[in-house]
Amino acid sequence: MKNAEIAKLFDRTADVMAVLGVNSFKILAYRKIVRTLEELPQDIEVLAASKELENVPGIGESSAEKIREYLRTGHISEFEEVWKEIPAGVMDIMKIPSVGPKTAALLWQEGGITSVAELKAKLDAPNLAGLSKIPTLGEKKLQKIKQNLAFLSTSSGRVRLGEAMPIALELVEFLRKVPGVQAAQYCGSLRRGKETIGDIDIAVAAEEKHAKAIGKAVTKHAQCAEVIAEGDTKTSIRTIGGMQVDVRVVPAESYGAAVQYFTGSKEHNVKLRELAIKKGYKLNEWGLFKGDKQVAGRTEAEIYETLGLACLPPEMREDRGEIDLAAEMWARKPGVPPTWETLELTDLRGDLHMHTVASDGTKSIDEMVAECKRRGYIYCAITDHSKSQFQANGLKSDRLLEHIEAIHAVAKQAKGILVLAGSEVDILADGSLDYEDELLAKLDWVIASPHAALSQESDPATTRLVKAMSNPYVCVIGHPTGRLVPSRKGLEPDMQKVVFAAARNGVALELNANTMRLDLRDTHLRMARDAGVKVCINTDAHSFQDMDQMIFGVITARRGWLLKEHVLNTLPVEGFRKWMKNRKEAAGW
DNA sequence: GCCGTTTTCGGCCCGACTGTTTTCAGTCG
Repeated sequence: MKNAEIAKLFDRTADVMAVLGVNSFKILAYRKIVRTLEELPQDIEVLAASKELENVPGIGESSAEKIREYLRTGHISEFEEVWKEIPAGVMDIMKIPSVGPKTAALLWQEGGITSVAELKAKLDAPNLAGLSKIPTLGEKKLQKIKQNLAFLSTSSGRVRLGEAMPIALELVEFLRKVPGVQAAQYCGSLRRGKETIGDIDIAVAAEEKHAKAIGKAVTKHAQCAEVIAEGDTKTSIRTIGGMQVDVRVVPAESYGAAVQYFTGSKEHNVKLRELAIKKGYKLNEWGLFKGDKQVAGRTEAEIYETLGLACLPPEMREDRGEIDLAAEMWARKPGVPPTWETLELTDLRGDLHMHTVASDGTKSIDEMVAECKRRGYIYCAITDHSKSQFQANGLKSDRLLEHIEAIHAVAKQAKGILVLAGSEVDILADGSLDYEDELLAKLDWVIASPHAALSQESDPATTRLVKAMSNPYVCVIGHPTGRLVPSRKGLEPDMQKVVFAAARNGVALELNANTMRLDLRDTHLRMARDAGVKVCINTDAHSFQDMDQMIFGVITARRGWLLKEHVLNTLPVEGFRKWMKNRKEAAGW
């Protein structure tokens, strides 16, 4: 798929045009295309082959032609002309926080700086090498740039969902105890459950007279390493771990509006504002207004409902059609759910991907099963690694046979929980499995997962996964792309083909809940849902703590618009048994 | 550059904070 690389070209061009001072709406249009391309589940090449490309929202005639030029020639000549107008290093300067296009242009044109290294040298030089003589570039601004530059070199940018969540929870808990605080809620991409988080936004309800003291309290918290901004209602800090946290204090009558506004996404909010304007309202973080009169804002639901929309969970607010859905729900259209029964953690009845000391886990079969019971699960599967995973102590055939016996022995003793003898079998590079069929037939539950050859091309990756699903013993494909957030891309198969093959074979696809993986990802889950493929949310636990990751699977499932009915392991025992029976019969198991 | 249940032309979301400014531009979310 060339979606991502084309997105990068538009992004770079938008950056260059911003420095050049091109019409900002043109830049905005390009930014929208970047985001569209990054999230587009279909292959851009397939779309470009037909008139469908022009039907993608945000892509018009002119951009479609540029995309086709790139697919034809590997270049977009007009973009390359634009890039020539600015030294490449100037673009890197813009990556420094507090340096936008205007400042970058100033540093380049007035200061003669064309790279981050040159900028750093001048900032370190005596008297800032005269940079502060440039109009509108004062000493304070330059010091700030210097600080941010130092920060940039030590931080890695966005952090995983699972890393940001504990910090946010700690600060929210803290804030709820600060005098005058009536309510506090983390918002932003964290509340939407994105796989990586740039910074933490927290909305606080309190009377105006307390606002300053609440902001002050945040700057005194043990997590605070640096105060970035401190205003009347807004306080920004950097934590000791390097995360930026923005805290906004609003009165209770605006709290819902603030929570809605800071939860975003930005694109969702833009759509919502446009809708508000169309209906004669004005929407901002203080509330929904008709003229000067506030008509909603105490709660989020109030705002959506006044605009004639159902209030959907934050995870869906990505401008991927949820506003149309919300309008249809409000209008009680036939074929549209009357209420959105959001998937909850308590809907999950079992964990079907777990490791023990037999391979690379840290607990015994007994202990894992007992922990599952403690968590209220009514079924589970023990799925240790297969033989190719020798570094993870994968089981050779003879050991697997013994392991199956051992699991069945535990299963017999276990009360109130169905225990399946399973395996996480490697899908080898060519799509064949790591165990013979005769051995697979002895298992109750087979996950087939790719672990090696994760950088193979798209076409063989597609063939690999589709072939694995044609094996009659495979119940589910584990972490289908093998990606790691944020470091490893993993496989990039034609996901539409993979999903159709899963539907054809009655195989489930895993949503691996570990925040290192979150695989399948949100857009892929949506495809699975639309194709009627069951999704299995598993933690891939190697320890008890790993099982806590289930919530992140649930959150990611919500981002893919999954409801309880789309998730295999929400079924009661009988329903789950029936699904397995159907799968086995269909496959001639 | 994109788009249309007021429009094929004329719009395109909105506010807080900072810094460099005597009234506002730039950046960020």
